[in-house]
Amino acid sequence: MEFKVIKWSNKSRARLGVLKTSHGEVETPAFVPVATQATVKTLTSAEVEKTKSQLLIANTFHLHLKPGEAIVKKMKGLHEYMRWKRPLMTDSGGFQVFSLGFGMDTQVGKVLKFFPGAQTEVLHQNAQPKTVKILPDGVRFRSPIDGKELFIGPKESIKIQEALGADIIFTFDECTSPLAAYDYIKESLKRTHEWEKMCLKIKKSKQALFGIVQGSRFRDLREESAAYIGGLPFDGFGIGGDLGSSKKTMKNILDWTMPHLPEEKPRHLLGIGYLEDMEMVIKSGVDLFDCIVPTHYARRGIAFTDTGKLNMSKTVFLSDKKPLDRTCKCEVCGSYTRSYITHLFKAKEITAMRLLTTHNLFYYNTFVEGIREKIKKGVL
RNA sequence: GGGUGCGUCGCAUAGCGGCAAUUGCAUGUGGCUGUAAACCACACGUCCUCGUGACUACGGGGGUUCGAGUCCCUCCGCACCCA
Repeated sequence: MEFKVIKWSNKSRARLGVLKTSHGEVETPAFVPVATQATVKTLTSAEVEKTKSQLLIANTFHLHLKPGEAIVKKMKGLHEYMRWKRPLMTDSGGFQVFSLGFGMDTQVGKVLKFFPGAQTEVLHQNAQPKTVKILPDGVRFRSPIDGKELFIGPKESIKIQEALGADIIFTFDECTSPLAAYDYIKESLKRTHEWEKMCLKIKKSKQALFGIVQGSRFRDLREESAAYIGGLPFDGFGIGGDLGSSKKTMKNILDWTMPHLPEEKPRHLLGIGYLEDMEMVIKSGVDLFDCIVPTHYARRGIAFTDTGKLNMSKTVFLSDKKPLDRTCKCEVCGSYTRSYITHLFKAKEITAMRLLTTHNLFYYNTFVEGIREKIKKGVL
């Protein structure tokens, strides 16, 4: 993998770049659709390509469980298996430490919704989630499919990711909970750093390896992590973990982190992507970011449009002749009325989800394209 | 004409003397940020000062009972069987 910055903004930390891999190039900043189980849910890879998606991220934990990396390898690797010709990344399984651990226990996501009186500093130094156990050299998981125990640490994650064969892979980290207190994060960070160093040491393939910065919402820990991870010979960097409870904290975290990361290497913000945050995130110096929102919300009936989010399962749209978005150039907006899509949702037809997934991805990618255009013109 | 069974929220269901009354669907509202997620939560008789509040409710009418959706009588409607 090779990353080249084409233009540096003089108004912000934003940059325009090209990421070259043996499976083609990615114009950055770019949105990365999530293909957890080697598929962008409801669509074929050919269909995803038509949404202007350039790069997808699949998941180590889930593909290890099903079908298993040995099968994927035998089937000539992830690209061939899912028939996606363009670049691919795999996430390490580090997010599952959180999502199947404290995330599941507390029903809280990685961005905390602030509500007055809420208990936030509840996880201290030696806290353990109910169903996963975090150990010094990895994590003992319980499979959400059949409850079977499995162990994934840095070595296991890298071996799995090498077998899967994506262009870019991530270090195994612990994505921390926004409910964790300082002492917990401090200890977790030490452990995560050890794991990441191990990933670097153990990797034999030519895949690009991205190190992940953690440190939660604490300035000193974020800076420490960024400096430490940024100083290691990774090919790029992920910014992960919990991002506090407001837009402001997210911006702060990015501002604390970026100065410590080598400028010539790509930065990937893990799991963030509300449309309203995109400009801020890119202005902070992020080149890549993945998020389940456009695809996940699509299956819940939410369409992203210039006039905001529309919940297409609402009855009002049954008598709406307009396309989802007036200016959108996607094939869904070119062919179908809101009425039809709402009808399909109410009739529980899978095509409803397919159409919204197609539109949302196209819309997101067009949105980021617009931001790239702004950087090119020097207005951002 | 005779017999049997059945009528409970928009639809479908539970209920066998303590009931504003079960469950599913539908409907409505909200949530979802490196996917545990075609999911989850809440509401769904009316009214209000929003409460272990008031009122009206299980086809209609009457009765038994401290108390009836539940038991009895009768009427209406529906279904099936026999003539």
